[in-house]
Amino acid sequence: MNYWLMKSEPDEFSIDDLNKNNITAWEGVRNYQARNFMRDQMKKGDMVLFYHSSCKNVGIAGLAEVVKESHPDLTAQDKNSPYFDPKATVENPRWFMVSLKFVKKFSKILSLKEIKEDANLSEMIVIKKGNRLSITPVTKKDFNYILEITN
DNA sequence: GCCAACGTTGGC
DNA sequence: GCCAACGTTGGC
Repeated sequence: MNYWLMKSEPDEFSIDDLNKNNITAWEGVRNYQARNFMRDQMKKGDMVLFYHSSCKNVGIAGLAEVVKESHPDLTAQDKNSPYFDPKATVENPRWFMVSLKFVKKFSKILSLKEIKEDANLSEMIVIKKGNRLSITPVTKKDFNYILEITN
């Protein structure tokens, strides 16, 4: 099993929205590295740290689980979608997504500040300078540690 | 809103 | 294939 961190702007889509939907297709990723993680490495049952970015309270808000592996992100072929990409076609969809299921919301957000200050989490990609990737792998050790301290 | 850091595009 | 120009991300 693999572990991941996925960013979302809560104004657009928050952990509460995920809870409401229960299952959500992760549309709109338009970055090759992030796409490749979804397309090539994400497996059913993988666990996801759900991260709130670009907001008042930045940090990990809860947990999700991959329930459907990579499939074409058809919003890329929809002219009316904000995620439209003229280079995406039926033959070559170009962009892919997975589907996530809500698992839990942390009682309190594990803030970016707390992550940065915790020596145990110093290897997390999300705190590396200049990192902008919306999907990053997380080690089992870091994942389990975060579960412990957010319990 | 600022701006550093990064990714993408496209002319050559 | 280089790289300048441009666009986006995301913390602050």
